[in-house]
Amino acid sequence: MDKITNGIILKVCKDGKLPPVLYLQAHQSKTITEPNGDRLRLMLNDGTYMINGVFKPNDDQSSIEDFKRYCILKITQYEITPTSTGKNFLVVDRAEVAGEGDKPDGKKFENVDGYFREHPEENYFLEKQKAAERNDLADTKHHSNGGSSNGVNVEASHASNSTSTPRNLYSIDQLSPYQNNWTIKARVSYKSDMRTWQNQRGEGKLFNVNFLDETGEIRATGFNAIAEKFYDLLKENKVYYVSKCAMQMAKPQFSNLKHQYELQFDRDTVIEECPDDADVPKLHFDLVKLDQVQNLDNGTVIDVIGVLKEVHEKQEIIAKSTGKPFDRRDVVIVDDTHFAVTVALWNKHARDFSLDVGTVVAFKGARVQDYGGKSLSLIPSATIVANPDIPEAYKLKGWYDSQGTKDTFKSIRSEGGTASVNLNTKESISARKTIKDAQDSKLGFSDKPDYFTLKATVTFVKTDNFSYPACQTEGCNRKVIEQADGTWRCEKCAQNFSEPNYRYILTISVVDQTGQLWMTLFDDQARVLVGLSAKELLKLKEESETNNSLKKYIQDNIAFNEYSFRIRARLDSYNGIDRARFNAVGLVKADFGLEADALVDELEGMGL
DNA sequence: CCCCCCCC
Repeated sequence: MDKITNGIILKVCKDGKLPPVLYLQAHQSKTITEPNGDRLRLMLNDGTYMINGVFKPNDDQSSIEDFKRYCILKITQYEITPTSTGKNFLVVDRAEVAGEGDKPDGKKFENVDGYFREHPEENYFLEKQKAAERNDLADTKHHSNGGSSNGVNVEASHASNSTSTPRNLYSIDQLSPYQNNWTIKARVSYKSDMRTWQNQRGEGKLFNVNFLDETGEIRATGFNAIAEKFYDLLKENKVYYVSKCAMQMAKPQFSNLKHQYELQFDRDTVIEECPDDADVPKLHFDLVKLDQVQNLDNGTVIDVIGVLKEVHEKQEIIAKSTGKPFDRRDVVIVDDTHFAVTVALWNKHARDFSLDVGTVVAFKGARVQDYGGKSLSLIPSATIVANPDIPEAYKLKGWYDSQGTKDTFKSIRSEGGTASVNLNTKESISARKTIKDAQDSKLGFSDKPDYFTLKATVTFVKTDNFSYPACQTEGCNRKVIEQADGTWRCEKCAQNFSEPNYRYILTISVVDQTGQLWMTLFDDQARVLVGLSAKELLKLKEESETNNSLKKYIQDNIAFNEYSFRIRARLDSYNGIDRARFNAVGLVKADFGLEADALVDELEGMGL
């Protein structure tokens, strides 16, 4: 309940800025059965105001799981549309239940519809619709006047012979599946190469472009024959009229743009070049200051700008997954928040990078990643712009020249950089997650492993099966099989050994103040936890049959000790059930002096 | 219908 910002509904309707996440309570709901899934009509409140809501099944989400009346919804994809009848709708595209809410118990909420009936001019979305209508009228007028040298270029539309109807000019931020018969006038701010793909579903070719106008940016994709049709026509930095595209939900993990939707060219799509392009901007960044990067979730794609502080050599790396070589180059940027952030560049971006230290550079499309502190990694459709013509760039240049060269910067990567994460630092402590955090944010459910740090107490050590006989060859670790002659054979190394090298696969249970978790420790980590080799513990287990020494050892040396764990969470799909599996990849006993120091820092940071 | 950007 405390996540709900009181009065947020009215605020959002007024200023038009949609926060990435909205928490609201659904205090009324009604399911309307429809052939392609149940539509959910909602009344959503923020404690003071309420708004009509609707959730329709979409490509991304077919239902809101565990939905109950009075629940708190965490809404991550949505838009607000006023209707002609004076209602405002919050159209929910992606949401999950964040908790059970309390019954309002007679508390009445004020419907924003009522408020905006009194103050229609304060409704951002209503004003925007009106502006769009005015735009349409203006557009029609140009046609009847037989053309105009600025604004909509009528000549172009006649010349192409493809549009006899007036253009319905929309701004990019207005585009949604609820609009049809729109045309945008936009600049191609990015164009990919033509790419091919092969997978189980088939093969083909495609390319992407980003379209930009003064209100926003949207991605568009063309496939196969359609891609061929438009690939040469669309050129980076040129301005076009674009209409009649298919529209679908954007997937934020693949896009560097903020737009909720993306376009897909189809047979009906009309694209015409527009020579009159001075009024359409060339660049758009949604910049995040560098001090904020450390607070962002893994996988978030952002734009950043900074001054180049370090440019590292390009290096060739062999991908573990595919065995293919690729190029990587790390650079470090700083800004006036006094933070330094590492940005990883790949392949062409890495090879072509030729900017000098001290240059102001913007990266559009950098993914937040977490390995020994946060850093950024450019996505394939990223763009790098040196000295962009935007106020932030001039401000940064001024700051850097006057004092930035002398300043010191806080790195958001932990000391040692690529070395294993040091778990006993204040930075590591402040970046910890709880077991509940890890579960709530579904760590270990994506296609890539997630890493996080946890402080927890060992409550159980599984002793029935904690080791396996492994190959003696350094780095092999394969299981060996006992032969009839008493030797142990490794199939991989094609070698027999007189004795196996016993290695741990140790399962333990830990708890923190929020929950319980099973995790697995491989040999290196288990040795740290147990203080004995797997072979030594096996021996203890044997002896234990007479004197209970194993149980006693665990009680005295392991149970109820508190550790900082570095956890790798990976998806495990078995029998169609997805679950997260947790491996401890590092651990260290909690240092209570340091824990206390970190708590003091946190208290001071609260300004009490 | 892609969605790969990899490493420690």
